[in-house]
Amino acid sequence: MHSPVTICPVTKPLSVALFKGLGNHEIPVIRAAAAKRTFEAPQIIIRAEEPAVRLFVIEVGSVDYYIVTNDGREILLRRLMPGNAFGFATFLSEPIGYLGTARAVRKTQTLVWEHRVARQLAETYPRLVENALHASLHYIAMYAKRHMRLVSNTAQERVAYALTNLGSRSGHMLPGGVEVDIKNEDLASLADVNLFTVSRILGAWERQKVVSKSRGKVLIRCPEKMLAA
Amino acid sequence: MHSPVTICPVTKPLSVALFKGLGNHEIPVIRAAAAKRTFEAPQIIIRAEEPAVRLFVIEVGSVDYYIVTNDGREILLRRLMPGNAFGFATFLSEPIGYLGTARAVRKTQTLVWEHRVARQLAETYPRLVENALHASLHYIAMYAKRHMRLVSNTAQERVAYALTNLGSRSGHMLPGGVEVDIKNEDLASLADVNLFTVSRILGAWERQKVVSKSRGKVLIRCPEKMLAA
DNA sequence: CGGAATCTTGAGCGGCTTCAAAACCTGTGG
DNA sequence: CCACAGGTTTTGAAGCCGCTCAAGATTCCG
Repeated sequence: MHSPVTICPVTKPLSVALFKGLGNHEIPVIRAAAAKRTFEAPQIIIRAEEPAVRLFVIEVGSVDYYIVTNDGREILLRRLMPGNAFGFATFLSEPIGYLGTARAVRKTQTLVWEHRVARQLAETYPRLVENALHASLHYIAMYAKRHMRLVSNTAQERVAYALTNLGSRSGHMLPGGVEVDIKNEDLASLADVNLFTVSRILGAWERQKVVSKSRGKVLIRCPEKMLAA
Repeated sequence: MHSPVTICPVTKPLSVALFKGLGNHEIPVIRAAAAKRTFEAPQIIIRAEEPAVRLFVIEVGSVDYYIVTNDGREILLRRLMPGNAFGFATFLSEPIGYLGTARAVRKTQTLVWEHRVARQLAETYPRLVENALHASLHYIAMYAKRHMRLVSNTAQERVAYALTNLGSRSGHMLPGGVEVDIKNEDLASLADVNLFTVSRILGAWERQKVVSKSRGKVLIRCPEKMLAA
């Protein structure tokens, strides 16, 4: 469990899209209204269908947001990173259920607002709700695109997309390329492909020196060449 | 183009989810701020990527909301009905692009709010933004479920779902069952199945007296039996 | 009636999935 | 230090579902 060299400065100011457009006087007030909670992997943070009574922002760590099919398989909707929020439904006056289940991938620190608090904040700072709407629309676009890929792209293209996307959102810069911490199984779920197919695709790429694999990790060497036949 | 007997009363009060929680004093004000526009089929109302500067509510008619794949095929995201709204991004202070393209399926009357007006209304009636958030979260859930079906259900199950869903949202009650106005091609797109497969599935159902087909229409007789083998 | 749009039907195939089994890593405890 | 047990990854062989393509039948409408 050694932690690889990270190029990003350790103390970069965490950018939270949910706080966009709010000023330096307002954000601290909002943060102060939050509780802090830490989760150990693989702890479940929220469950699909449960009434949405808590809003979360990730400060450190990462969280898998997924849904479960009837036959028990998990579909990974998104791997959430620091600065991301989930539980937007908490802003609604009449609570609905969470859309998916969230699980800590590693030790994760979060800010948490209870429903009542979130409602008050929403009233005081309507921009929060606007930002939640913005994020939700963004997710709709993302899922529509993913759907599109599933219908009209090959497994290889989907894996390439999922991997490079992960790389840009959570990759470590290393001399040889960008390294991503992900298991084949999770990558498969993100790319809507099965486990074995991912293994074969990564295997082919490794032979062409496009990536290097090790357990739970992929080092991306030449993202461009992934789609070359 | 005869119009079939509709059981629903002609003058049922149009329920608009976007106006939920707003009072009888407020809704007329909001409506009064809108322009009215009518579109003839198959007119394009908004285009994907265009900056979202107009919010629409359908009063009469119906609208297909879809995205287009790289290879030019349309993926029908939703057939919108009276009371439904689209163009929520108009509420945002910094406009983003529309997520998809909207096309009138038949002659369609709409209410329209321009960006500036929508922004003012959002400030005066924050509930509007909350409702837009609610609807967006609902869409996310819908697309997640659709994605799930695509990954883990058969073509037949998906067509069954798409057809019954259409039936409940836009079906006409007839003595023999519920009739849906939809072309095979559109049903195929909604169910994420190809044209020919839909034809075969409907053909099989017709032989089992589960549905009756005619051009551009499907009469659903026994929704339960659709999934029987 | 003719032409365009819609729908049907068949044959063939191919990309993934499924299933089974083996190889491989990694941390643990003796 | 080694061996073992767990999770993870690989590989092969087989099969199938739904797609593609081509052609024809049907319906609708001017």
